[in-house]
Amino acid sequence: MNHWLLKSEPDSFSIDDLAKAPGKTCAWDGVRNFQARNMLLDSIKKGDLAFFYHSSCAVPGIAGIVSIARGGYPDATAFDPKSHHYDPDSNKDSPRWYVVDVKLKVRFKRIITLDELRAQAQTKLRDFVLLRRGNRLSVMPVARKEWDFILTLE
DNA sequence: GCCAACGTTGGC
DNA sequence: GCCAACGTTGGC
Repeated sequence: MNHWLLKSEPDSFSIDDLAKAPGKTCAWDGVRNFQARNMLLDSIKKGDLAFFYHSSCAVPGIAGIVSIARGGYPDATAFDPKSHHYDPDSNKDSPRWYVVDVKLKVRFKRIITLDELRAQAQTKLRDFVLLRRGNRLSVMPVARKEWDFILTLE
């Protein structure tokens, strides 16, 4: 089992939105970056765990934990001309973009803030992808030791 | 294959 | 809203 971090802008889709979804499960759609897509398609498996990260908001940070309920399958929003995530270069015969289904597992009582994570950038989280300069990936791997350490911050 | 232009991300 | 950093596109 592997560990991941998934970014979402809470103004668009927050951990509370996931909590309200049927079965607390949603497709993680709208990823439009090839590196992130490749992880959704090839690397992230049913049963893996991921941090739900809130980005581009007042208090960026980790809001909770989701489990992967279904592995990679085509992102239907790419086929929908009315969707903000529509991509005319993707079609059902040859999908360009993929989603996984996520199910809410733990909603933290408070956000583990980016500031708190960054405070460990020289020690426990030296190699954490999220803290790398200029990082913009919306899907990224989390090492087991990083995962375990971050859980101690909650 | 190079690289300038452009668009997006995301913290501040 | 700003802007640094980065990804993607497209002309050559």
